[in-house]
Amino acid sequence: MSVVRIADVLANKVAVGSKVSVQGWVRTRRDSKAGLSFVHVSDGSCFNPLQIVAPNTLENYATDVMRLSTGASVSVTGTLVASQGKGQSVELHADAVTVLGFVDDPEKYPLQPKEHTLEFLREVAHLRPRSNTFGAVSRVRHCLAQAVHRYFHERGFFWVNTPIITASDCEGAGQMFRVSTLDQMNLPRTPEGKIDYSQDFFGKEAYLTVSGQLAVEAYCLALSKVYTFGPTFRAENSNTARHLAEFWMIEPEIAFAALKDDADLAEDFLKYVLSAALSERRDDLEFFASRNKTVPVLERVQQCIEKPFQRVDYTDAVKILQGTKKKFEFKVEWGMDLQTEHERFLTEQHFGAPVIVMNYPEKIKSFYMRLNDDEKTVAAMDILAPGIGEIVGGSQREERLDLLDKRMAEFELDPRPYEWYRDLRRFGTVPHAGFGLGFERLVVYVCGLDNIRDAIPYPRTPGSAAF
RNA sequence: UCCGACUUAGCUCAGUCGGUAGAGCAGGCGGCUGUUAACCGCCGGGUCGCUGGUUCAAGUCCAGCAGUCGGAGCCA
Repeated sequence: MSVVRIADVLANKVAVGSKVSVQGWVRTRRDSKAGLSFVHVSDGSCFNPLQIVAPNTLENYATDVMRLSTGASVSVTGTLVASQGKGQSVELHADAVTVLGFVDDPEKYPLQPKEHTLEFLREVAHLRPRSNTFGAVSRVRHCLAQAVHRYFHERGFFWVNTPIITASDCEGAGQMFRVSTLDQMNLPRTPEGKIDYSQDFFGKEAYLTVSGQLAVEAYCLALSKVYTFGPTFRAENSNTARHLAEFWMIEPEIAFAALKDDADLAEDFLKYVLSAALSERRDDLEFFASRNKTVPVLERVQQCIEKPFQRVDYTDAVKILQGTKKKFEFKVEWGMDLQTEHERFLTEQHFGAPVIVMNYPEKIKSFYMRLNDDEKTVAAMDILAPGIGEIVGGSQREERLDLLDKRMAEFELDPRPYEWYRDLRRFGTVPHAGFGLGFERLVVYVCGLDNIRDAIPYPRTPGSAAF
């Protein structure tokens, strides 16, 4: 007797007539006076459940089968047959239904065979993977993660695990979470009265990483093509549908490359992983498409794969924004950062497609971005996607030591903690570039979700670290 | 963090002009049926987010707090 995945059964990989077992959780039960019960069982391996037909001749029919409610766990052995009913091609005629775990109090089980709000499901994050939506999100998320690794591996990139704890506060991208083992009730002090971090675990201040980029650049300048894919932390008090305090970020870095190569890579990469989701998780994406009234989920992904991304210089984007009749809350001037309303106009209304905005003013971008020949802009690029805004941010890195020093001075950065980073320009520097992609934002885009908190199993946001 | 909205049964919601609460679903029981989030009948189920105030009387009006959601800022 072999235990089979429901995904394999429904994909007709298991021959009709064979005797098999399935294991999973009850979605619904319907009883027929014809002397049998229909039990829909899901094992999470695919979107659809398998219909179990349990005849009342089973010795535990009255005691167990009739007690089954949504959420109960079962192991069912039987014969796979062509379905007599409509709605499914095959079903499992049970010889034995073993209940592994009843739902103690069915009235208290939060998940009902009906639509729940996503807000409610967030409150039951430990049970929501059993819902249609979060089962689907989980499978799509996995599919995308696998596609990320596959894409890079097949193209000769090496996965580099940059540290999660960083003792340098020079990553420069926003508020960081402090990592400390000091007794918070009895902090050691320096003679000046400041907290004495020399007595802390690492002998200095330490934080959770906000980006692996600087660290992975060193590996890029040795292995040529590398990427990071791991947890990233931002302590910003931002309460939006697009931000998490803990999220996963993908950061490829390529040597002997310029900004155009970076943009080409980002576009090709996005199209690859979107294609993977479309072909491997069609069932889940069709579910998202069917329940989403405002976004044509499948068409959006399809178009993103098929159509070339629009590319526009920042300077031209500003001209487009200035030339439109649409009134913006923030006035558009060269030199300012694009506001959400501007990004949305460009990607959703003007281009109606993902757009790569390139060559931003140097003053509004990070110190490590490469200064262009005009000396006013840097070789940066953001990819804006309809519905979510910035999904990728990248740049060619400043590989010339004198210019890097100049920009660090402009940003008033202490060069001492960056000596190792400056070394990379001192010892065999090469042009290189890379980008960062927020993994959850990708999941949001593919699934057509509204809130990034539904794209990760246990979301961490300001004031919330439940489960 | 700022602006706005919301918070009523396990879930989704209604509740008019201030007079101490209803529906659907879920649950229990019964009926019916190769059923499809089945259907029909009956039953149980409430500290109306919390604290205070106004009032003879507050789910309803006012204030504070909390939580959630939407938008903004910051960003991936």
